[in-house]
Amino acid sequence: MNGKAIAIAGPTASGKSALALERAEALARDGQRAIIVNTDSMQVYPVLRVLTARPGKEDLARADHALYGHAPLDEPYSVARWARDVVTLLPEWEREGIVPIFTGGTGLYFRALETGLSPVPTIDPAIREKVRAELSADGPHALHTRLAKLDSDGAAALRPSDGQRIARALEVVESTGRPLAEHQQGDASPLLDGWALERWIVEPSRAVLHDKIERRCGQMLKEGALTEVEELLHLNPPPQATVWKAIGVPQLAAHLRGEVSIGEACQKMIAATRQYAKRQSTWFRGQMGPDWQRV
RNA sequence: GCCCGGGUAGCUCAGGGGUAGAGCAGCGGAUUGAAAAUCCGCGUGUCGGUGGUUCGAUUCCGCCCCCGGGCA
Repeated sequence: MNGKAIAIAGPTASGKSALALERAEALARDGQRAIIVNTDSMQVYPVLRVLTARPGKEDLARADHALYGHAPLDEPYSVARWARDVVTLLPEWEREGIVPIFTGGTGLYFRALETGLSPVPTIDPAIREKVRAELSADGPHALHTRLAKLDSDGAAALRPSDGQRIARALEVVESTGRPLAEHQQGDASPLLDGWALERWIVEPSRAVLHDKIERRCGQMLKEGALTEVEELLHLNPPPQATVWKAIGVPQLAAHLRGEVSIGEACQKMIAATRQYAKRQSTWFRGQMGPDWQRV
């Protein structure tokens, strides 16, 4: 047994961060050090603090935090990167007896935490770029047809419209010469091997969530979300950078370009957030087993 | 008050004598290196109300109500 860890998963605006802070402070009162570890794919970037609901000064003062805003904008981040980041920090937590509190809403990251990722060699960046360029130029169906020639089982398992997964399968088989499924037969080892993991899912009813999402949107605008998007536009990271996909960025950018009113942008942003929350809930329901306690 | 136009799904609207259909919203699902991503599935309805014509009315006719616009 290496140590104790806590995982708190929850959809956007569920109040999971507040719960994590409470847990961290409760542990501190018992003389135990804790650290809140980001388990969300969008809060890793150093921009959009408000729009991605990354912990602010007050939160950071209340507890130690890790893996927030630490990823360079112009390098591709991913679940694999995140997993590596966690692995590099684990020995220190173990040595110091620190309790990591994994907090976030990205189901895939929690899966990596629990069951690990299959070992797949690093993809040649040139091949990755070529495949993605093909995807945007020719569309998913053309890519699917090409994948079928190199990895017929992989192609059969994917919908011809699922561009992102087709591109992934294609870059793997082109870069390594073996289909993705073969790599995935390799053993995945849980990141938290040997740790005692307490698992929580914070999930308010959909109605409560919708209400909170709606109110939070106006709050974000008050706190400067629009300025953050302006700053991002000035920084101008590469077009394929993931931050461009953060909820609120396309909507508020459209407003800054004068295409829609701020009210419209806000409504679109709220709808996108609700849709995201629903996808998160679906993941938590379908992918996270009975080990996870619902609160 | 009169004359037009409209009242159909949560919203915007299409349709038309055999109890309705699109987009958006919503709901359900999938999910192994972009995952706040990517993809799949599902119309959720007193067709404003009420009488009439008709085998049958959401559709046609009368009256009433409501919302626009115009004339007074």
